[in-house]
Amino acid sequence: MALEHAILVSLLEQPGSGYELARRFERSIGRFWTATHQQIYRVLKRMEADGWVVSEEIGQDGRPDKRAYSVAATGQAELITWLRAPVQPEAVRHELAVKIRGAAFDDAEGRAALVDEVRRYRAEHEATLHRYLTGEKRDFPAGAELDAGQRLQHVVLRGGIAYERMLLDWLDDVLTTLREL
Amino acid sequence: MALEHAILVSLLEQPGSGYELARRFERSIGRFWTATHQQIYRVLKRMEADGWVVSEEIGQDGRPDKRAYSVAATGQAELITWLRAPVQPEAVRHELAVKIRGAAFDDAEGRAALVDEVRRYRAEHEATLHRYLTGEKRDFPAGAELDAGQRLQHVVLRGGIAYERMLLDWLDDVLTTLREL
DNA sequence: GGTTGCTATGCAACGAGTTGCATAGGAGGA
DNA sequence: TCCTCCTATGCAACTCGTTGCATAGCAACC
Repeated sequence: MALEHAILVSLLEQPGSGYELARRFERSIGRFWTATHQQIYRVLKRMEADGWVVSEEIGQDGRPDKRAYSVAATGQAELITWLRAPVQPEAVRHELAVKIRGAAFDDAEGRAALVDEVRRYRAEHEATLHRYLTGEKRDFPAGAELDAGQRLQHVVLRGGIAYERMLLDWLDDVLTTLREL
Repeated sequence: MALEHAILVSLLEQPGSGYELARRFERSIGRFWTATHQQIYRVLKRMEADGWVVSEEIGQDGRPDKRAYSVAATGQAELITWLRAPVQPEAVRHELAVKIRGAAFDDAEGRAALVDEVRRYRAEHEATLHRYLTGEKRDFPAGAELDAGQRLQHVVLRGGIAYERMLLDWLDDVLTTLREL
């Protein structure tokens, strides 16, 4: 039950509609918490029923109307309670690692297919790292004055960058290992 | 629908009962795929109904009977099909990152609580890294002759080690950032 | 004029995962 | 003797997350 809290953080950083939230979850927030628009709309309704957020219908011209959400006092209090609670152990789900160990039970053809797949996966993550680095240059230029919120966003982004770099190095290790099999 | 495949890999590496699988998922396999015993028992039943695995009741003395599972030909064929399919993009869920960004909306007391929590989290992962390194020394001593399966297990373990090291470095970065706020 | 794509919201059905509880025999310690 | 822990399996209820589909207006392109 933490999607609620990710939404609260995002709405506190910047109020917005379900649609806008869904796009943020494809980008910035999505780096550490994923959600589809269906999930977001459903949870927003529940959060409004619980008094965590309030919404306002906003008419737009040239576009469909939207419902803009912002965080209510109850929601902020709930967020603070949650922030101070211990971090739950996370559920790891690393499909590629399963496939690598599974490769022991496939033949040379299957292992060749896995090499191709690891290469494709690596290229994707190389692109991700590139996007992170571009975003970092844009949003956190060296020497800029940053407020607390921005510095926290930056350290989370640095975590994403460190993860991607570690992953790329490991994927090289995997490719070498598969080739030497 | 990938728990099935993680179970197939685990049973191919070593046949065993639901209980034994659950313990492996707490240790080795659990590094990259988590599952509870309830999930495992349920899925094993479905897999047997689908003919992916076969089981045999084994009477034990001094202990309850157990049902030992092993992979059937259909299951191995299914695994190979899955191995050769593209890796699905994984659902990221990093609660700590949400809390760090959320800290912008808490006060000094809340941020102090977060520092404590990050320290605790860091200590946990330091212990995890230690376990991995101990396991590596035990299972993959330098200079040993390893077969394909073992080399693949080793490269996955190296991934876990690289992840934990990256995480510890990043957590230090987080602590410094929080302190300088 | 028709197709495609974007903004914007939503329902319904299903599958995956979690939580709480239940059973049951044996081992080991206070 | 009672309590706790470990092995071993399982049901039921619930929540979370995914997938497919639907609607609807406007913009841009061919």
